[in-house]
Amino acid sequence: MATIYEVSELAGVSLATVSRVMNDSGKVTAKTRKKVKAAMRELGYRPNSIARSLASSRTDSVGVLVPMFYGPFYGEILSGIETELRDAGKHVIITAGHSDKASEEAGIEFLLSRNCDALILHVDAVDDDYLKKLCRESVPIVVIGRHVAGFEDHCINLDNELGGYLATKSVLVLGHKKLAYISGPLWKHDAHDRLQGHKRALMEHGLEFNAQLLYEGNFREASGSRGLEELLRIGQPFSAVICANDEMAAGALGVARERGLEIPEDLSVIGFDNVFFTRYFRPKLSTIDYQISGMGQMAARAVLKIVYGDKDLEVQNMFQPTVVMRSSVTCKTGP
Amino acid sequence: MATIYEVSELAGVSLATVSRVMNDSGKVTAKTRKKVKAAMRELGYRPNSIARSLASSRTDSVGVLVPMFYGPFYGEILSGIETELRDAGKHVIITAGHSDKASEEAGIEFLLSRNCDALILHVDAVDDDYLKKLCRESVPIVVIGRHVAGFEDHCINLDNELGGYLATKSVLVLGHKKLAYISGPLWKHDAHDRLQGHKRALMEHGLEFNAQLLYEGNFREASGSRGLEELLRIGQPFSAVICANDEMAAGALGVARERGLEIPEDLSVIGFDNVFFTRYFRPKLSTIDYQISGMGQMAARAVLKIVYGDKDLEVQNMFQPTVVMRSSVTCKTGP
DNA sequence: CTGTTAGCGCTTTCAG
DNA sequence: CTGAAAGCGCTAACAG
Repeated sequence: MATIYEVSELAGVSLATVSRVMNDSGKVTAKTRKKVKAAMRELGYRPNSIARSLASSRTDSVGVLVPMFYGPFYGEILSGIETELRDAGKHVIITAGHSDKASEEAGIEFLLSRNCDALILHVDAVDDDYLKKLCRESVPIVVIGRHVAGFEDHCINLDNELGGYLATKSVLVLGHKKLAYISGPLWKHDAHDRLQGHKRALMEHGLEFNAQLLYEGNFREASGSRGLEELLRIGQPFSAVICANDEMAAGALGVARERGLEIPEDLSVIGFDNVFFTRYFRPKLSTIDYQISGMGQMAARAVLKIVYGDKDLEVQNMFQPTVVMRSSVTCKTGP
Repeated sequence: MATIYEVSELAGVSLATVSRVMNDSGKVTAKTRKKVKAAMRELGYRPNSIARSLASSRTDSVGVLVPMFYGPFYGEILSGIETELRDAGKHVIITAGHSDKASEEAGIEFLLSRNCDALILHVDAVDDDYLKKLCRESVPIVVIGRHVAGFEDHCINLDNELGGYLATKSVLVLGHKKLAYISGPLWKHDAHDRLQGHKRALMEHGLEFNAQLLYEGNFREASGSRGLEELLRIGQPFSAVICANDEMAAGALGVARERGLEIPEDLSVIGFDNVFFTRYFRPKLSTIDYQISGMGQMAARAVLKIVYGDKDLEVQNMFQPTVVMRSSVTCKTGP
C-alpha cells in the first residue's frame, strides 16, 4: 500500500501539500493539485484512515447500540441510521446491548474504546445518571426512545404516552367500557408511558383504571398469550384488550382463537408499532403507527449536526403516533 | 484521557512494560503487573485503539456487508455474526450493499478504507472475479450464500439446490404432477440453484419441466402475487405452486384467497426460508428450514480461524436444509 | 524480566 | 502558496 510519503516524492512536493489536496484544506495551486492527484492515481493511493484518525483525533465513525438485531423493529432503525450516515461518509459500528445493564455498559465501553466520534444509543437498562455522565465525560451521544431531562435535543423520541392514549381512546369511543391492558415491562420507559396514556384516556372518559385488568408482559408474543389467558382466568369481564405492542397482540389473538372467541365480535384487540408482519394476521390488526426508520434517520442527523457541524440540518426530536384502524376492533354491542 | 505514558510514570516502569501487561504478552513479574494495573485503575486508563492499530496494523474489527438491514433474514445473520465476534473481542462494522453492483463495491471500498482485518460479505451483484481479486489483494474475506470456486473454505453456504429439490420432491410424493414454480431473480445464485433443484426433482419423477409454469419473481411479496396471477391467467393447469421464498408464498396465498381458491384443497403451496412470521399465515405454510443465524455464526468463526489464528475452531461451510411440512400442502386428489 | 528506541501514516502548527 | 518538523498513543524489536 502506497503511503503519503511516496505520493509526495513522486509528485515532487512535501507531505503537507499532499495532505492538503487530500483534505481540500488550505490553499493549493491548481497546478500543484493536479500533479498530486496524478501521483495518487498512479500509485493507487488510498489514505490510511487509522493514521489519519490518530493524527486528527476524529474517526469519522459513530457507534450504535441497539438491544438486538433481529425483529422488525431494530432492523428498520439501523437502516435509517446507516443510510443517513453513510451518505455523509461516516462509518457505523454496531453492537447489541440485550436490554441488560452490564451488557449495555460493556457495549458502550466497547464503542468508546473504538474512539467513535459519537454514539447513538437505544438502551433500556442503564439509568439516566449514567447517560448524563457519559454525555459530560465522553463523546456526544444521541439517545433513541428515551427522554433524558436536560438533554432533549440529544433525544429522539416517540410520544408513547400519546400512543397509549390514542389506542385506548379509539376503543373507548366505540362504546367499550371494560378494558384489559397487556403492558410491556413497566421498568421500561416506553412501556410505562404507554400505560400512562391508557390511564389518561380512561380518566377522560370517567372510567376507573382496574389494576386487575392489567397484565405486565415482556413485549414478546408468548407473554401476550399468557396475558390474555390470565386475564380471562380471573373472571373480570372485558370487551377489549389493549396490547402495548403487536407481538403481544399476536399472542393474544392466538389464545382468543383457541378459546373460540370471535375477534372482534367477542373481543376487540389493538396493538402498537404497526410492524410489517401484522399484515398476515386475520383479522387484520388495528394498531398504532409511527415512523420507525425515520427515528433512526433523525438520530443520525442529530449526530451530523452536533458532531460534524452540519448546521442547517433539520432534526425532528419527537415523533407522533397515529391510529391505524383495521378489523380487530369493533363497536361494543350488547350489555 | 490518560495515556500509556502517564501510566508508566505513575507505576514507575517503562512504556513497554505497561504495553506488556495490557496485552498479556511477554513475561512480567506478578508484582510489576500489580503495580501497573493499580496505576491504570487510578487513572481510569483506557487504551487508545487507534494508536494501537496504527502501531500493530491490526484493527480487531471486521467489516460486514449485507444487502440490507431490515427483513427477518439479515437481522438473524447479523445477530449470529455479532455475537460470535464480540465474544472474541472484535468489532463489527456493518454496511449495506442493496444488491447493486456499484453500491456493493463502494461498500467494500468503504470497509477496506477502514482497515478492517477481514470482511464478511453477503453480496449478490459483484462477480466472482472481483471477489477473487479481493481475496488476493486485500484482507481475507469470507463469503456467505455463494460458492466461489477455489475458495470453498472461505464460503459459508446453504445447499440451495438441495432445498429446491426437497421442496419439490415433498410435493411430488403426494401425487402432484403439474407444478408451477415462482422463482427469485435467476441471476442470483440462490434463486438459480433452487430452481435447479426443482428441475432435478421433476426429472427424477419422469416429469418434464414446463417453462410456461415458471414465473421469475424478485423474492418480494408483491412478485409472489403477480406470479400466481400470471400463472393462473395463462390457463395451464397445476395443482401446486413452489415458491422460492416465504415472502412470495405470502403473496401467492393472498391471491389464492382473493380468487376463492381453497388452500391446500385447490392448490398446494410451499415456501422457502421458514422465516418467523410464517407462523401467522393461515393455513400454516409448509416450507424449507435451515439455520440462518448459524450461517452468520460460522462466517464469524471462519474469520476468527483464518485471521486471528483460532486454530481449533470448528467451521461448518455447508448447511443442509430440511422440509417443514405444515398445512398448506396436501395430497393430490381427483383428476 | 525490563527499558530504550524507532517507527506506524498522517495532520498541523509555524516559518519561509 | 509550500515545506519542515513535531507529535498523535502505542507496539515491537533489540539490548541489557
